Amino acid sequence: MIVEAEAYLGIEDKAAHSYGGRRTARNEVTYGEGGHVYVFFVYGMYYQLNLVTGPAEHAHVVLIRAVEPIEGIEIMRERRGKMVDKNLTSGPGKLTIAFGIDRSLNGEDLLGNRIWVEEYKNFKKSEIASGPRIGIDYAEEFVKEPWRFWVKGNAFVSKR
DNA sequence: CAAGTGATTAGC
DNA sequence: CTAATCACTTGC
Repeated sequence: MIVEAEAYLGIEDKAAHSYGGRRTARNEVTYGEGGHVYVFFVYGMYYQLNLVTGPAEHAHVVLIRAVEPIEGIEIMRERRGKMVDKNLTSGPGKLTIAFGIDRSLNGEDLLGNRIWVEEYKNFKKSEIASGPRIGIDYAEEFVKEPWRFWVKGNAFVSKR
């Protein structure tokens, strides 16, 4: 269950890889149709899972920052090593390890059978909080935009 | 709290 | 070609 996410607004957002229409081999899939996966590698160690959401050429994506394990916890424990359950998926780099996500999923169709999103639970607006995004200190006037959203009080929301 | 890690990018 | 940066995590 997705419990934390951030929006990146394509070419108009200084925090986004596609700011100003920047188009590289890495971010190419974000310019495609929504409903596909964008996976990239950061800090020499971690993959990040994003969902492309907009029409083609808009490069809008949602970064999945944290999830709460519902199924497959045993496999997640194996992949994460000796780690308390609370830390299995409580961050964008952690959850890709727990899910076994790597660059082979970049560009994958969310309607296929390798990775997909299902409706699981409808939260009320009052159960969702929002605030500034994390790790984008370079984004100048966009640093404070409240485009990070999380489930209030959920134990798997990433800490900072 | 700071090192670690290497792909990716921009800049020459 | 080379140097700097980075949508983070872990163990000190």
